[in-house]
Amino acid sequence: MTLKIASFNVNSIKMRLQNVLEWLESSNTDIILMQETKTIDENFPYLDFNKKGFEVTFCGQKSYNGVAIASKFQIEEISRHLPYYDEITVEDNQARFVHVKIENINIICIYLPNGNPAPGDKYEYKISWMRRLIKYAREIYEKNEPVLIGGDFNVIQSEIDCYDLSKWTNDALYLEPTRKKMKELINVGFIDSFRLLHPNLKEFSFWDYQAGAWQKDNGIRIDFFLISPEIVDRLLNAGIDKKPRGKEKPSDHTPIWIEVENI
DNA sequence: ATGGCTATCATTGATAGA
Repeated sequence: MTLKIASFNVNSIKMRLQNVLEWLESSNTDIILMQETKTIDENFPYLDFNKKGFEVTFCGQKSYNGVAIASKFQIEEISRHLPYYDEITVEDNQARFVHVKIENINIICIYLPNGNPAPGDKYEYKISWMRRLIKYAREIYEKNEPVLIGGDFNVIQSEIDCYDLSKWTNDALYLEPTRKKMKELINVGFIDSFRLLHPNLKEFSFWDYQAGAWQKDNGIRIDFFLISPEIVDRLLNAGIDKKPRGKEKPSDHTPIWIEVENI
């Protein structure tokens, strides 16, 4: 049996509800990780997902951020907070992390901080958040269980992931400390599933609303599925579905997906 | 054309996104 897992920065679940539900059906997705839901938990439209056969875990806040996971299979909730570890930082009330277990796979949905403008407080927060994520990822990895970290990483890893890198050299998504931390995370033992299966494909997961970026294909690839070796062995396919970005009232991101053998 | 758009919350303007 095949398990299809997707990730989609929806940019408001309220604005995108019908788009998301239609896409879930047409793409035959079993599990979807969502980011930027932008709503408090009391207002999350979980009943609409239930009607389509999905149960949902959501971790939101007012106005900004917010993550959620909808699944046709039973969700076991593990954690909604990325630990602080020894980070000296301001209190973190931002809803950017949820860790669940579905079909014996650890699934971690993240909305990694943007970090602009850099340098500044927001960039410090981004790097500190990445340090915490690396520590968390290492802890889970060392349990030798299947792990998948998916979502909006807000990181441009290399030239192939960007329409024109010269526009991004001083951006928080591409600055050297950002890429260094991303490499550190991957070096825990994870693989970028899309890049593994498509080493030379220049495809994007985000296009700005401004400046006709979509029409000119001025995009960047910043949404990923990082998978542990147990999942790599079961990986059947990986892709990016551009179609939702071309619809009416689209998100500025488009869904990414993988197919995994369900054993 | 060195800008451009979208969403939220609170009120027509500020903030955030990437």
